[in-house]
Amino acid sequence: MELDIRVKMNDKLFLRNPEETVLGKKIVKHGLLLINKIGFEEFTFKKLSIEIETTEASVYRYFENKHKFLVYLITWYWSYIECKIVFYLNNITNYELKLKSIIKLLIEEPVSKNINNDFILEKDVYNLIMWEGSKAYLTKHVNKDNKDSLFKPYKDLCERISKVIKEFNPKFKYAHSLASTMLETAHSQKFFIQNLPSLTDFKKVNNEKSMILFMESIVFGTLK
Amino acid sequence: MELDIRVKMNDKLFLRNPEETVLGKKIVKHGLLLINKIGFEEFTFKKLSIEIETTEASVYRYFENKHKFLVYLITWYWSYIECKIVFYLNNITNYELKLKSIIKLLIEEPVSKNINNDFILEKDVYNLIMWEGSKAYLTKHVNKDNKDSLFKPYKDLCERISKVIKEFNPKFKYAHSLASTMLETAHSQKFFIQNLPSLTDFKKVNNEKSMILFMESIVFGTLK
DNA sequence: TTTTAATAATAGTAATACTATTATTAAAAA
DNA sequence: TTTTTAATAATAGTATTACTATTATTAAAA
Repeated sequence: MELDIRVKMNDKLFLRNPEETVLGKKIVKHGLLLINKIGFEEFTFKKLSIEIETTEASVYRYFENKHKFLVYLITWYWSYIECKIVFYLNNITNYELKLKSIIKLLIEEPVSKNINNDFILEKDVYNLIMWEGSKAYLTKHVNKDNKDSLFKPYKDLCERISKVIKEFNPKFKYAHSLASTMLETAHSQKFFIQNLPSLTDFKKVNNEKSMILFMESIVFGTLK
Repeated sequence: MELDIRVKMNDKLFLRNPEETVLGKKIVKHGLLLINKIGFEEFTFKKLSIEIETTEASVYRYFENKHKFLVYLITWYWSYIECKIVFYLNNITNYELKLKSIIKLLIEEPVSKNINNDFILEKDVYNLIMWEGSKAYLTKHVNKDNKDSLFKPYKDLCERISKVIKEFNPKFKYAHSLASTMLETAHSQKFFIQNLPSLTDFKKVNNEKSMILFMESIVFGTLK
């Protein structure tokens, strides 16, 4: 099944909405691919402009700097995951099942087919989150960015998960922290599996079932 | 009580051992302070050299680049924490108490007095870990760095914690993942408290008791 | 005393992260 | 239809960054 999700982006993230023009979409699409290819530190607007045969200045007309561009992509992912959670939990009434579904959605890697947008591929953003996700907020200007509501999608996602946690166990005091731990752990463990495997107990391939079991043992162990 | 811990550093991290010279120690000491002040992205060897009244080239004689310098500092912290764990767990036989002590050591912020080294201040490295810790490995050259054993201290620390986990519950299958989750969560929650508080349930000050309770509920919930 | 070696300082470079200016094209008003 | 205005694109520039190469100075060994 494919979901056609349209995400409303915070307009402080761009100077000109990239969704509105052909060049804008090209910047987002190939920018995402290029960051995944060479890493955020090595990524520059110059390199991107060469790749898509435009000028550096043209890219700068869409995004103030590469950090804003990264936050744009990361934020898109967080909003997208929240949409997915809302959609898939819609018909579930059992709270345990709700939590289990959230865990599955956080851990299961999207298949490449799952195109939900004409210019952003789900599996590419998933990969971006794994490698560059925390760089969105690990900066000295995190407070300014936060005031500009740049991290609202992440907070909303965390809030939504923590509500399900509280429904499951209303006495648990640390629902937000557990939710953010779930989010962070899903991505960091995925990264460790691929790059620093001795920090985990999972195989490089077909690890999803055991990862889900691990996350479930944490979440339900903590809450029961 | 003060611990005088000497950490043996991986010599792939530097070109010239900074511990051996006055200038080297100055670079490490003021480099740490400067990264904490302006953030790793804004930090340059040029700025550091101005601060300590030397030349950029002199700094480059000690460290290949600023990333190696960051890994040097981060690695120092990981090794230091492992030493601390070894020391404080030495006379504890009860496995539950061992785990509780580890949690305390990971969460409790060092007091500024606690100088354990003539040029690295514990509280400063603690702060560095919170803000820049994951940038040590979130790069495209993580595999090369890993082959050079740059992350060995982190892996050793994780291994040591996972051994205690296994002693506590030999049936638990995901000891390494739980250990790395504990490490990552300690720092990410600390960061969130200071900068994105809605992702947590802790107060900005005097949060250590509740943070420890949270971490204990995760660890013992998962393992019991 | 001279040679060698280590260290320090100077000066450079290509690339990065932008900004400012000028040129071109398209749309709206006269 | 022509002119004005506005939007967009391209060019050229800048200060800073992340280095490297060369030369100068000092210290140790022969």
